[in-house]
Amino acid sequence: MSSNKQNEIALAAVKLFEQKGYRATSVQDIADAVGLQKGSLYHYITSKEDLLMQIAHQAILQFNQQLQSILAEDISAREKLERMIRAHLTMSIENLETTTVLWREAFSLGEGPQEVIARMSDEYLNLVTQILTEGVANGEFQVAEPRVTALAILGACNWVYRWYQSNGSLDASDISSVFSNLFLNGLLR
Amino acid sequence: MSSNKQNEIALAAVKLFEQKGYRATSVQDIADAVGLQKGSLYHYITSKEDLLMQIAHQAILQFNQQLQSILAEDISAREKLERMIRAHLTMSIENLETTTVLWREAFSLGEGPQEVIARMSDEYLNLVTQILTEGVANGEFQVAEPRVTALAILGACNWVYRWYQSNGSLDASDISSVFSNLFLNGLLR
Amino acid sequence: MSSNKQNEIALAAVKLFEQKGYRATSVQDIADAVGLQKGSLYHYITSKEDLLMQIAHQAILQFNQQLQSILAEDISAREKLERMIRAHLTMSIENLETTTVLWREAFSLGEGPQEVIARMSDEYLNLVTQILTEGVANGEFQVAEPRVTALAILGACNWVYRWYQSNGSLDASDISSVFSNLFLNGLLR
Amino acid sequence: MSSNKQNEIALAAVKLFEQKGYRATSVQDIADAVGLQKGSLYHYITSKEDLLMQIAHQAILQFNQQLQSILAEDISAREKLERMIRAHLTMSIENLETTTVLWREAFSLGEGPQEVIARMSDEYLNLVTQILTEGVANGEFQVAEPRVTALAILGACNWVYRWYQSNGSLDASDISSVFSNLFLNGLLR
DNA sequence: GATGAATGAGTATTCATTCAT
DNA sequence: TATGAATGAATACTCATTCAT
Repeated sequence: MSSNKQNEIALAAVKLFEQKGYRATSVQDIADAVGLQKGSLYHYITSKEDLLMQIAHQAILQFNQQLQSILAEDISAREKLERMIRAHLTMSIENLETTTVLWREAFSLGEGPQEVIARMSDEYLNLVTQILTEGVANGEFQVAEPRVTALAILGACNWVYRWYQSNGSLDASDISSVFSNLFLNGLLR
Repeated sequence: MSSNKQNEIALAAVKLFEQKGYRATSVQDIADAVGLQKGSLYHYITSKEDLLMQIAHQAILQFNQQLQSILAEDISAREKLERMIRAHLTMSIENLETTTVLWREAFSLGEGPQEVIARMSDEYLNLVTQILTEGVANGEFQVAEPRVTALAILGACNWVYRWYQSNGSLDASDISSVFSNLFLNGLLR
Repeated sequence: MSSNKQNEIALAAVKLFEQKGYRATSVQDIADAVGLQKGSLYHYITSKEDLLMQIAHQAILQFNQQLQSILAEDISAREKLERMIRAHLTMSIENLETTTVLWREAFSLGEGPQEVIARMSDEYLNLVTQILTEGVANGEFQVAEPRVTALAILGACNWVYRWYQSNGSLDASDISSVFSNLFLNGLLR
Repeated sequence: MSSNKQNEIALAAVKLFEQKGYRATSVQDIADAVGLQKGSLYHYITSKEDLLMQIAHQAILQFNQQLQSILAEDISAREKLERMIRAHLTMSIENLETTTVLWREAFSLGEGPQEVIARMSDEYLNLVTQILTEGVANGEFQVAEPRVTALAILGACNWVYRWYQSNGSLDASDISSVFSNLFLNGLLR
């Protein structure tokens, strides 16, 4: 099956896109990384852009699926939010390269593909917003602007790819606790 | 004076970099935008990369200066944080193109310049962290991990360039209030 | 085999470099000469400079190898010098374009490559000097300054690319005889 | 008078042409060297090429004039040759930069100017040849091919710009003696 | 005399993609 | 499936020269 090679290519591409950026990565670079000739690569990929799209799409899809399964659970809004934050940060950090490519490089996609990613990101935002409105509805939360609040939470979580270092002292779980505490209780004593 | 033309060029570059991205913007595009021949542009700029650097550097500098003057004020930590958030969001939104270029395109800079920007961003992070530790010291705040908490706040604020739309219902001031409330009081009722 | 095309390119380059000079020859010129697109050329060459280097290096290498095999022979110093002059002039004239490029254009190389050529030319000079000192040692020659004398002989021989015309009345062999007679016997009756 | 500035420019150009080569020297480089703006330079020069032509022309002219005055003297052919060699080498070494530009860079001139230089060089060659035929006529020399022999002598002398180093142990006078001895007496004991 | 803005043609090199073998 | 030759458009940047002020 070619799926093996295809996967190998995608992995190599993610690593290169993360390191050098999508534009600065040449098809030659990817071919070198998997030990193929540039021409041979095109047996497995449609185009360099499509390769990026596959990576980004797969990434945002996993985020969405993960969050959907959390929303389906029968737990309090507070617990949903905590799990969302933990799951989001864990996935971001465990797949740091992919996440970096998703948030940093998807802008290099053409209009069409870019919009697909944007729509899925929006969907994700809606799910987070839903947790907040749920919490408001059942009296757990006080939120004046659920959508903007969701954007604040997401911004904080998504910014992680820019500063997280695997050699740092805090792991995904630690960071999740700090974030949850901040968003649930605030800074004020 | 050449400062006029130079400014015109920088403004055109910011606009183009924001719209198409740095890599996808050609020197020709910039020349066209200011009505000069490609070659003539080089009377005013050193290189395309340097142009980006000037833009990014100027942007992060303004953020830093603004925050420094807030820190110098004789007000509570809480008030400092509120002002920081308001100033940050206001500047981000009033100069949305520049801010977008700063956070999205600086990665395209070469190692040296990129590090300069990174160092200045770090400085900004330190200032925010300082507000938090100050608040902890005088009993205003409860913060377990000031640096990570600062990164959360900054992430939320910096993510704004990705979703803010000038035709939206909320302006910088509205968003600042939402953010401040979230970070100070948390979601829990 | 690509060696064919590569050779064709080198030959075309030599001809063009000789006619117009290295700087005045564009990559486009070379591409046109071999019937390729400018971009296609880069399958075969690393850079225009590298192409020049290959040509110059190959040329000086052949000079050196030729002289080394003469020095290895068990003949008198006088005969070595005569053979050296004959071999040098013959090679210069039979490969006049290459020799011209070697002596006239190698200066356009960057520091590193230029030094490589310089070192090999020096080696050649040393070999000629060796013939002279050998002749002095066994009483054949009288030479006060072997190195400067070698430089005089080499200068005379290398200057040939500047005046030799294939339609002239003298061939390489004739010129060799004249040179040998001059250097061995001098002008004085 | 502008002749001052004009001279300053020519001197700066010679130095730069010698160091970097004519093609690699920009008009900007020359302007910088004399503390003028690029545009201002054109009050003093016609074109970059003309500047090179002036330098080369002046140089070859001096060689010719010098040799002509030697030929006019009432001395033996042998002495004429010795003086020619001494004068040629002295001028070459005392004006090493100019001489280098003459022999190395004149090829970059356009067809017309290049031919002017070539014709003057030819004239020089003729004068040297004349010394030889004179020496043959009065029984001082034995020369089968005066023109080729003259080319050998000139080649040896002109090659000097390629190897002479001012920090070497031999000065122009020393080298002249070695050359004269070689050409007059030959190597053979 | 001096400036510096403007030109416009020119340069080497890169690169994603195609396709015959 | 794999190759590698070929494309052709694109790219940032340079430079000698002109000219209005």
